[in-house]
Amino acid sequence: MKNSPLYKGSLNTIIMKLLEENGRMYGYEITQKVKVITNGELNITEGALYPALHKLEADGLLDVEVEKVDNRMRKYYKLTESGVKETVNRLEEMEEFIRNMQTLVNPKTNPDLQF
Amino acid sequence: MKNSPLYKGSLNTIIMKLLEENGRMYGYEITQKVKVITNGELNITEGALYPALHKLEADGLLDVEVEKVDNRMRKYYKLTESGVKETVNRLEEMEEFIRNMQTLVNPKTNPDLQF
DNA sequence: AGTTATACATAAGAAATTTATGTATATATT
DNA sequence: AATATATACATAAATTTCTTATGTATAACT
Repeated sequence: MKNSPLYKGSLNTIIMKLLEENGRMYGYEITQKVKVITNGELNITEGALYPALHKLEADGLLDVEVEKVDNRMRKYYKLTESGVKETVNRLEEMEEFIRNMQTLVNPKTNPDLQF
Repeated sequence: MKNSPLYKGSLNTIIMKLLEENGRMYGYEITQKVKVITNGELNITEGALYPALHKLEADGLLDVEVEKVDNRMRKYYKLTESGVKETVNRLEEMEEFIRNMQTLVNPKTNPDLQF
């Protein structure tokens, strides 16, 4: 049950995209959401997730609000203004990356004909 | 001119796919080919490439033949039998990864409708 | 003669992640 | 009641993967 090395480097983009889509989320929620979306193929570990969230916050891309729900702590994260802008760049980078990988692994597929 | 972190973890799959496609290639040739295919976006560094080739060879996935062309050394790599089999797995993994990332970054895109 | 291109190699450092461990509360199971 | 699983956070050590820097050597261009 180890994650594919292909996911290396994509964690920050995944976090930011989910926050853009859902407004605000807490860490555990992100891990569960990703598990569902990828049919259990990507399991974000806490050792990767929490340091990543802390760094995005330190970089001014995320804001955090601590709340207590059912007597358990939750840290809700949301994109800052500059986080929203940066998310656009990251998603463009992701789409360019996917196009390039498509061409590399399947050169017969013409990206212009995919939609 | 730094490579996007998204490419982390994809180098071995790229190498194996190119070898599957072209029969045999030498290291420098791989770097140039990738540069062209990605429109200069991915520049495989020698510090990443050569150790990767050596490891794939040590793992029995590649065979090597040394030749001298124009008085310069070239080390031609090709997939072994088990390398061919493993390439199939890596490409399936890559396609699954791309599907998952598509769903993550663009949930409105239905993968079943893309082709 | 000096720069760029071709062609290999490796060591040191950085980045991103896994693995392991820890704390704490709530719920389900035996 | 005790134990296991789920929820929810955190961090340190080790590992993987890559960048940066450096080295050797030949060929071609300026």
